[in-house]
Amino acid sequence: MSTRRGVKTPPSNNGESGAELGKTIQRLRKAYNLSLGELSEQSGVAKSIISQIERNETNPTLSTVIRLSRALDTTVDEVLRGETSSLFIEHQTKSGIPMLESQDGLCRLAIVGPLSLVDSFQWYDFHAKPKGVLESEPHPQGTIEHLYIVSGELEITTGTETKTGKPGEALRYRADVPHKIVNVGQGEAHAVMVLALRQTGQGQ
Amino acid sequence: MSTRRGVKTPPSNNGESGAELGKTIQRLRKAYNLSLGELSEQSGVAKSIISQIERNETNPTLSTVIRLSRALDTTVDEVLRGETSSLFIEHQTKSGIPMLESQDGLCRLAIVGPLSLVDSFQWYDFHAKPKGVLESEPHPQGTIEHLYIVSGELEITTGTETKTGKPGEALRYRADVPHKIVNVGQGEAHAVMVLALRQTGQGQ
DNA sequence: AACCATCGTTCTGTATAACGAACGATTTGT
DNA sequence: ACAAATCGTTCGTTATACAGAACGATGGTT
Repeated sequence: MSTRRGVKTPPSNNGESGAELGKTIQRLRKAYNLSLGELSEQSGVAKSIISQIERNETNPTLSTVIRLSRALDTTVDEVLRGETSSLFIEHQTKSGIPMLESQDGLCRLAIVGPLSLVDSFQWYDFHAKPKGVLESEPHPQGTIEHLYIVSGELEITTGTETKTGKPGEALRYRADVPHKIVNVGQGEAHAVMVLALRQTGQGQ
Repeated sequence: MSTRRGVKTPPSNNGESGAELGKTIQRLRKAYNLSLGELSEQSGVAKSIISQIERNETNPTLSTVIRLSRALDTTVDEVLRGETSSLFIEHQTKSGIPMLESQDGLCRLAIVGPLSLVDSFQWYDFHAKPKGVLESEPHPQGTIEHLYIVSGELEITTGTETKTGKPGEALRYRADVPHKIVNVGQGEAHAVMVLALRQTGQGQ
């Protein structure tokens, strides 16, 4: 029985409530496109610990959780709740995956702006490999999507209209109808996307 | 005596934010008229530990804090908060900057997003030649500025804090104080800037 | 191919958080 | 008054959270 060794540490699940904590941390980390090393650097927590936390193999100290929450621009409660979800539900892709990855796996949306400010706008870093397609369901009424193309060539289709944008160009279009973004260029495309949600209340 | 460290362990303060945690726990416990033993029984945490936590002599694990928070009928965040938010400088200036060029003429801010949405956020395409400096007056209270660096190397100074960002990195900082952006790299720098204005209305 | 960087995981040693028991200091009861 | 209970703190021990190094796997370069 060797109690020592890094035995699996059975389901030493902290039981309590942090059950989802590991998954949440990992999801947030990936949403920000951070590696374990980077998050380690930003948070001051050893990457080995972060790895264990994400796999629920340890019962972290409060200060560790605080440092991680800070680096991930959120609060401890939010991390505990595991429900950073409200944000993603609104902006679901066809697959509805919170990770914001397109079905073909060629497009990736990473959150750039902080999650806490989400109610007025959302800001994403958009990467798409060649032929990558990102299809989106309509966003809430009045939402306008802005796509600022950093590199590559993207084609936007909204409703019946199709436009192609090149680096340095900014496309703006209604996002309250189904729309699609296709990387029609040779290489990977990179863009910054800003979703502006309509302020309800202000008349047109 | 062997330096068993059991001694005072004075500044073993976790530093960061849990600073007030001990006092808060104790205040709550007393508010409920609980003794250490009683709270221990209700929470499942050894009373010796609670004692140490209240005196900030230990850095509790998350599960411990959760158990205590539960027994005290509150949330982890609330316990952590303890302190009030604090300093929000009352400062307001005209922020309706439609288009900008820095004094040295080396930086250029071009509006990418539409002006009509200005009340919720502003979105700029930022170019700076080497050594270019962009100094900004404080924006309205609560404003947060986001700088997504596409190329080059930029240094942000806000208040007394200075950070340097490289391509692919996103910097976020309060913009309701004077701040400065400097292109410290060799070549031209390019970034996307998003100014997020605080949605007033909801206090706190 | 071989090389180099970086990814996430797994090791090893050390510091310490946790528990339960024992402790002096108060308070309570009779 | 003394005794019994209970308060909060401190002691002794065990389990483990933590940091850093080492590790194989993977991806990008020359």
